[in-house]
Amino acid sequence: MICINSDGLPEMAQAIRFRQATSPLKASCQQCSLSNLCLPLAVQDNDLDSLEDIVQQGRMYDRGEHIFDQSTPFRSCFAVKSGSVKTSIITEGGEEQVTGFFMPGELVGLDSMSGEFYACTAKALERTSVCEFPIEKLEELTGKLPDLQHHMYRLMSQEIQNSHQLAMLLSKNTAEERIAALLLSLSSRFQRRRMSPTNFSLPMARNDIANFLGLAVETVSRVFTRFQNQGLIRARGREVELLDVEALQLVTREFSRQNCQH
Amino acid sequence: MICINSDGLPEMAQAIRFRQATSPLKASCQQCSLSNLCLPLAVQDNDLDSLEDIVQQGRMYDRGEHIFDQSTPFRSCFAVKSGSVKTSIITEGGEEQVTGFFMPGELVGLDSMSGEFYACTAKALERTSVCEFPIEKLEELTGKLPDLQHHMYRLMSQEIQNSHQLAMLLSKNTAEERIAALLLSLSSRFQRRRMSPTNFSLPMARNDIANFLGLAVETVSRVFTRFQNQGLIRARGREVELLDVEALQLVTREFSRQNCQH
DNA sequence: GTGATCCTTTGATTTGCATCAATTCGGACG
DNA sequence: CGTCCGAATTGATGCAAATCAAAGGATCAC
Repeated sequence: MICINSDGLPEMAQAIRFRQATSPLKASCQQCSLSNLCLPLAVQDNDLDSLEDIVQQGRMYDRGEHIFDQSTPFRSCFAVKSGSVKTSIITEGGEEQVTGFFMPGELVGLDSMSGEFYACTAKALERTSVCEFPIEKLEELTGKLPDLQHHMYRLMSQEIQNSHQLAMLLSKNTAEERIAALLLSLSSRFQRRRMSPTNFSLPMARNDIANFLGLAVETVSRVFTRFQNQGLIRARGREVELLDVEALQLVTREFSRQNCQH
Repeated sequence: MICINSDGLPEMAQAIRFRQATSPLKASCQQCSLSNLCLPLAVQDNDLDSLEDIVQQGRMYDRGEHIFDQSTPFRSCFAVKSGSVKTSIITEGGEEQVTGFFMPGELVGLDSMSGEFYACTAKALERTSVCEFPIEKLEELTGKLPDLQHHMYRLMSQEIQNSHQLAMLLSKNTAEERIAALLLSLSSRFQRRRMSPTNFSLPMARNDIANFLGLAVETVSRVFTRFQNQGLIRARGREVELLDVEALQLVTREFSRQNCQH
């Protein structure tokens, strides 16, 4: 029995409920409100069936549950359907490095296609549901559908770029710049999902933010209060309101602007 | 007229000279000594022809020449044939962030498959030759050759992982750990190319190393001398000799070991 | 060969953030 | 409703690496 929560995506719950009535295990991309963000985006309507043939309805995951970890044999990529996911690398020493946060419609596992096991650990940040794409079938299908293959290349390429952006943030930017950049990234991703870009709830803890951005928790906390005192944001716990988006954008660009002048 | 240098890859020069005698523009993967590192690695012998049909012999680039930059429309991926390449992102402010170094057999441009223009700037670090894979033809071919498609996925996935590793290095490790890790990475990559893993010439300037690792040039210089004083390496200019590989490995692991103990 | 330019090294000083320490807040649960 | 434990905040201190400054070295053009 699959339980669905809507987690701030009310228009989706309905579609999913409909799907369940017709076919409990096979996911229906046609009915899914995320089809304009997820893999279906890339396939023609008449090919959507073949994508639906390979996708499996994943189960629900509670907050903190692992979807896979680095000892799990790599079998599938997962699209987030509702909720959100954190991926991180755990080193031999038990150190964690958060490598990404994934929101509905985003594909998790693209970094694992070159090995026998997953290259990272994926953990549900809240109650989360996913769709599963078995990699063998997916590769077979992308071989037949050039548009889908093209889209896979685009997605992976985008992930490389994102990771480079992160590296840049880590190596060149101050704590304030990093946090402003993260807030703006989340904002635009919420917006694309038809949620408020200025008023949202952070899916992750301060600790995850700190780890992701290469900072100490204390620093994250301090920057949040500083931003709050400057009137840029309003934050209470995980609830965040962006009060001055332009000023935040200015913060992220401050760095490059300064270095432009000499 | 294409000029070839052998740049420390003597066994290759001969193969290339042979190729030139038979077909000046079409590259011969069959004759190329890098075929066990590069894309041909993934295709059956009887499919090698179709790969050779799409690959174009690129021209030679002098040290410092751009192969492409962020204003170049994205058309092709490039395999390094000889020499080496540095990729970097140039921000609006003119700031540079080095995103990678590429050695013979490695594919440049995988991060650019999601946009109209290249996502980074590629610059020859020394006299360098490349093979060019037009992306449209490459995608068409990967649609026909599942093994090649699989290999592309692997390569892109690997690039995501590398970038995550870099992010981890940047956010968690000290200057010494970062530099030791880079030296060891270069070492193993030289080794795979049948060159000495302990005695090589750095293709990049200190500045590039610093930028790549998120450090100041001065810090890189200081760590090099410190390593030298400790008897780990011997370095004069770009010539480097790794005197104690195990000790270097210890340096990179020191971090995780320490954090394991409490 | 010689000057110009860039790259590298070395030293002195500053600083942003980590670390250590101590509350305070907030949700889970009996 | 109070108890408990992890999460978040705030303050004080220390340090690794940036920055500033200047001197060698290497490389190139002419």
